[in-house]
Amino acid sequence: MTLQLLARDVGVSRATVSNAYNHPEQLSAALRVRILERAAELGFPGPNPLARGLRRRRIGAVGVIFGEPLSYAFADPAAAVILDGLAQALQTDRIALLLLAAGHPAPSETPGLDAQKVTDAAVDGWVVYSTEEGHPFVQAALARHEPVVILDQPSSLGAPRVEVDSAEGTRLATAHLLGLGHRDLVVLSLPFAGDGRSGLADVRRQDHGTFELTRRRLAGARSAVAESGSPGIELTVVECAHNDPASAAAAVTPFLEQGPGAPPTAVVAMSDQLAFGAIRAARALGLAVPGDLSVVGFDDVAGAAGSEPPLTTVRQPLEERGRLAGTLILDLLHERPVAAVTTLPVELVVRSSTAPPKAGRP
Amino acid sequence: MTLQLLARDVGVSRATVSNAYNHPEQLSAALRVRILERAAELGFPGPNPLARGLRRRRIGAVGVIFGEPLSYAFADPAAAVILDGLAQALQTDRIALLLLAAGHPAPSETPGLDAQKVTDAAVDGWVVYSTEEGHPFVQAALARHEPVVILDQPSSLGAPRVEVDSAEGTRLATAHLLGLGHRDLVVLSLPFAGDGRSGLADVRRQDHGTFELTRRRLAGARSAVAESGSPGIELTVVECAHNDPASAAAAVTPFLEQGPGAPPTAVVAMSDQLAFGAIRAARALGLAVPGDLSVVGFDDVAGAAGSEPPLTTVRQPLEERGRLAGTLILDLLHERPVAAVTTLPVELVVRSSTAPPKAGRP
DNA sequence: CCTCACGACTAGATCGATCTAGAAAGGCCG
DNA sequence: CGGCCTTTCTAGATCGATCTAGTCGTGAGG
Repeated sequence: MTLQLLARDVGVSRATVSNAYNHPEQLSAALRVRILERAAELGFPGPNPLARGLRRRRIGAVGVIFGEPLSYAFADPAAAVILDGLAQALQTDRIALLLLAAGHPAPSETPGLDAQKVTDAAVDGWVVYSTEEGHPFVQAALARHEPVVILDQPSSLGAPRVEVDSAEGTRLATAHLLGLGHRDLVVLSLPFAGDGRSGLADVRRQDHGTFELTRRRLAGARSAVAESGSPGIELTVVECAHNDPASAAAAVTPFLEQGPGAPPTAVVAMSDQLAFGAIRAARALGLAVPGDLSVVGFDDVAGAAGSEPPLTTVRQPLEERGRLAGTLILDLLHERPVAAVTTLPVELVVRSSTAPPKAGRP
Repeated sequence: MTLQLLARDVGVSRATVSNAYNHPEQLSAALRVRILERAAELGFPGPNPLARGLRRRRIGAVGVIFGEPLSYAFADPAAAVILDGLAQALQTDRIALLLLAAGHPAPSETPGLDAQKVTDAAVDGWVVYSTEEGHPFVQAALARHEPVVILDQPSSLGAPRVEVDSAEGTRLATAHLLGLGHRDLVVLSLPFAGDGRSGLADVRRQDHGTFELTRRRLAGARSAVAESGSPGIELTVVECAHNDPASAAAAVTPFLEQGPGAPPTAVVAMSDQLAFGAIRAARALGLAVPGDLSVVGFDDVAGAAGSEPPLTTVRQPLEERGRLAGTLILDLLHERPVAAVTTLPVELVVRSSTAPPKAGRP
């Protein structure tokens, strides 16, 4: 069934049938009803989306690029909330989301073949979800000369970007712990690069990673230390391979028993998921939270307030962030001017996973 | 930039440029290189996906229909895992996923307008993700006469379906609790219908809900009770408005202190998320799990083994389920024969959230 | 020397709509 | 009654590719 056949059947022109669907005011109500009724009878599901999209130069979909497999990306509930915000904003123009995620690491898959998915996708624009610098997906998206909005990173691309004030967030978290009297801190870090490494990150890795967000959050923690003015504060940076509790627990465990210097009394985690992992690891070692170990998270996901203990964390407006990315894409599609960078505020939410350290040291 | 312009620029025909991209064996290697190089210079990103899709009658995307907003759908990590499995399977044909979710309830949005998103989506087929019977999205998808695969429900549509053996799962879970000596059970239920109601579900609602999966899981619990042969076993059915811990905790709390009869000693939850909510609610009331209350989940999501206490639950092969749905769609797209229903097995995983009840009652 | 096969490339139809410009029919006014 | 609007509908071009059925050389075989 095509619009053409329906037109012939009803005895009108193609244009009139098209108008019945798209410009009701262009034909008499009676004829329109007749056309739509006959369409229903013949099982015509409406104008072919591809033909329409080709002609209109708009298909009603925006691609979302994830630099990692979906199960990793959604291991953090924050991703779902952001996506929901995005969908809400795009809803107004009835635009759908096309998910494009990197495949699971497999020798059979060449990167070039991978980026082809981006090149061949039927979308009007792109949202890049916090992706490693230089990822082939992002290159391919930019090559299409379509609107692109970047969530968080990478920042080097000249495309409009929505970010959260990362440095300020970890600065607040770290300052909170320093204020409580902690001196030996572990920074439980998101990946610095997408190579799956975890454990102690040396300075070289800290400063040259491909995940900019991680670098910024670390910088925030460092600045809190610098501002405190106290000498001899230890900041042990422990990297997790993935943003999930299991990765975090595995990575942090060796450092909880005995850090390189004194055992740490507090953990600054770069996400709530990592914080949950740290708490789980502490429990497994018989350490009480916050009695023996204080933990601060980042995000304030839905589960943070109800966890055991309720998590002290840095709140960022997740849903708002997705919505903002959506309106930005909409603005770009309608060729309205947009801001190059929008930075959303953060806020420290103090709950019960932080407390002063048990025994003060000199 | 179009293929046409590139062809003119290089001095060959449209067809040859097309062949350079799609049929390398149809032209000399030298010419092909020349064409692709010139394309890169001119910033031609490759053949327009919509034009290609129109001609080929295939766009390389499958729509995934969610009957609720994305943030609800992804509140359960199981959704992400299933989606990942689906993406993996479709990866082999380089097919992407288009997410279509119902909007957040708002008076401004009419259902008819909503289904239009399905009618107008550029996809080759559909996966219906565990959706309420008679949802307008599903109707619209069927009207397109394209391949449809259904996950779990609804079953009344004649489309191929992948389901998990729900009744067997809750039967195992309930039998496990009965075997431990529990006699007063709460069934913590997924929604029976999409109307957001929660609390005690009467028999009328239990039997006539629009969510078939819920009915089947309840039937499994009932059959375990029937098989046990013991008289006087209480089965209190408490419905949650949404599949998330907060909903579950709120719904179950009033029944933990004092059920309609004796206070319950065990909870059969229809998902791990609901089980987590029950555990949280029990804690808030000062009840120990499993000391005062045993809890069984369903799904065995990633967090179930590491939760506090490790959750006894019914394992279903989540990723496998997504993958299977994917291969089914692929089979339909290639017009290979497929099974009408595939039922995947479940398995009871006993961990530490269940124990015999404290005080035996006559 | 003629035919035939083969490799390399192309003309033109086609996919299924939308859109612009304009035609036919009917109503209103002077 | 003729001219001028409106309303209602249509012809034909267009969107940007792919695909079928060729054409045109060129070298091998008889």
